[in-house]
Amino acid sequence: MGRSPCCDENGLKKGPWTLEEDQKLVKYIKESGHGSWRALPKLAGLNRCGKSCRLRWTNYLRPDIKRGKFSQEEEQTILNLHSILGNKWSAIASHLPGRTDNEVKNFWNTHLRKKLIQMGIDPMTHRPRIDIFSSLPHLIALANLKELMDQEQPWEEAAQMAKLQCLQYLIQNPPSLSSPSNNMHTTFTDISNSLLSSPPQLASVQGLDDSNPFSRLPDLQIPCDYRISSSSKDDTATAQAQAQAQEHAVLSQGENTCNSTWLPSPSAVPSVTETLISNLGDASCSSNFDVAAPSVWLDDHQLFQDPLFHNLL
DNA sequence: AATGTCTGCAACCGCTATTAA
DNA sequence: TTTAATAGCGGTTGCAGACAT
Repeated sequence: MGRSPCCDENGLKKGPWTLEEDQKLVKYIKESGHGSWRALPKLAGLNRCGKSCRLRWTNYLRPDIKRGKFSQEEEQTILNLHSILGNKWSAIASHLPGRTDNEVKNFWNTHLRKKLIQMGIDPMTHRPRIDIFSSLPHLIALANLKELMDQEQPWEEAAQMAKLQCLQYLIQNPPSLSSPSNNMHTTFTDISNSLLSSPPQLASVQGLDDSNPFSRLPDLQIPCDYRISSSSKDDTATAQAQAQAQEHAVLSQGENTCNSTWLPSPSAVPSVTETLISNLGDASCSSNFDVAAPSVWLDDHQLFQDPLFHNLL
């Protein structure tokens, strides 16, 4: 294995790039393309190593790079992909047009990782930290949770994260694979109990392309009306509930709408826990894997007031 | 105003993978 | 097949600016 020579060894410049250096690099690449990065610095009149030039171009100067704050949607995408891919920054960045792996990595390390830790969620596994369940730290976490519940904004974020957590669980444990004949009777207690044990790894599911996490989405296809019919034995009532649900979904999803999915209405589902499962199930059906979907109408306070959900935490 | 601490991010380091001779 | 050059990736560092004391 060969290694590119260190800049130090050649007396080449290191550290922050000046405006003049940037201009030289951009001008040269625009006129001649980068070609060989090793040869580029000399040709462009730069006292830098090729590697430094390449990084400066790919991480900062490329014209298609998107600067500025990450949107809520981008944040959700990163969280979701990280829960599946781990620290594969390049793979994650490829789903965020205009963002570089370096930028995604920095954003994760400076914002998202801390955010998850504050919520008592392990940033590597995206699951509640088991160690806080058995002793004093657990009580501290609950105290923090209560504090979160008293504040409007952090509260919403906490609820979003918790739901994302559940969504991830369902991705890893699709009902059609784990309990093919018993989808309708899956309870929230089952999910919370299972969340506390080790989830199966992606590789353990047969017939799926593990290099592509989205390849398993077809296995998550669940008829959207099964949750509705589970809450009503009457066909007419079911039909009404469906219509109501679709109406509600249109009203509530707003600009984050994922056109291929809709959510059941609150009146059609008897309990918050069933509602959560329904939401997550529908969100999982989304062909675009739109993680914004599960957050639409479920009332966050209801979710956290549910004792079963507290068991999960 | 001065100093110390924290935070965010650009850039570097060192490794592996890929390519070409 | 071997070897060196190059590209790509993830982890880490260092610095500048923001913020706190």
